[in-house]
Amino acid sequence: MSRLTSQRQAILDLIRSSDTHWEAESLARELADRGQSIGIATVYRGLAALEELGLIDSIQFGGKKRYERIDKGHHDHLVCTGCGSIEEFIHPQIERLQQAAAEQKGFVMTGHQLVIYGLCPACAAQHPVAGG
Amino acid sequence: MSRLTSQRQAILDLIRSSDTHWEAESLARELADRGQSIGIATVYRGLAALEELGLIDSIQFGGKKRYERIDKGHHDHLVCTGCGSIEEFIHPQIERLQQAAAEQKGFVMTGHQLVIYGLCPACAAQHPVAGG
DNA sequence: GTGAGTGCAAATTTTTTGCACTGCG
DNA sequence: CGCAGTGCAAAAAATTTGCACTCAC
Repeated sequence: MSRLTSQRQAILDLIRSSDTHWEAESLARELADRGQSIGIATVYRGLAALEELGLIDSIQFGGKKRYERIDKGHHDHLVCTGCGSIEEFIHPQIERLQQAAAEQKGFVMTGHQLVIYGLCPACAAQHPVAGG
Repeated sequence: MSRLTSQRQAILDLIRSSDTHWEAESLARELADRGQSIGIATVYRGLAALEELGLIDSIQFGGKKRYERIDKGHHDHLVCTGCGSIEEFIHPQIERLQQAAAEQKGFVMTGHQLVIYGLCPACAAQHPVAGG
């Protein structure tokens, strides 16, 4: 059905070789910098195909879709609203409770997206809470 | 600072009088239907202003921003991928654990967004799991 | 009369699509 | 050969911005 062409292989290699949460555009730019220039439409189609194949993961927040390695296993994201840095975390109990919350409403849970916004340690130090 | 103009009052009234998760466009259409036609840019600016003032709430998923009443208190969302219906739920324990997860990484949590995807009871009945 | 708000249309941003072309199987 | 994939550019969708104008204080 889907072919793993050289372009898609390049996209996959780049994603697999980094811990970055790639957006289509920056991924295309990085590939271009490496001499593997790929049309932006092909990048979008390639990312969708790779996700469909279960080879990469995606998260959406801040109005943009981002892709990352899938071999890190499931995790959620902690986004710093100060500097934009992204931390990952996994909280098994939250996972379980989400299942429970869905079931409580009679839903069959198929997925979820949890993004916690806040200030990372560095930014929190620069933005002291009122009174500091 | 921000003025609560007649346009913004109309937006606020509409949101407060319903349990809908409004998108800018459908809200503008509904207002137009009621004879209160407001420019789409004004709707966007008004929604942003009302959110800033803490008068309405927003959630973002599916690439779109949605606005809803704030007086329902905090809650998260359960979105049916079959029919698009949205259920709300609140799970105090999940809230608490999110705080804990953020703290574990040294973050000061300022907000979060949790969307659980799944099939609502009606859609689940129509999409029996393999084996059914 | 000043500044925030409005409305239109144009611009932006992210993503998708049409279409002719290419290349693997 | 045939069809999925590619690349370009145009289209689409959601949102923002420029600009002249208006209105409330």
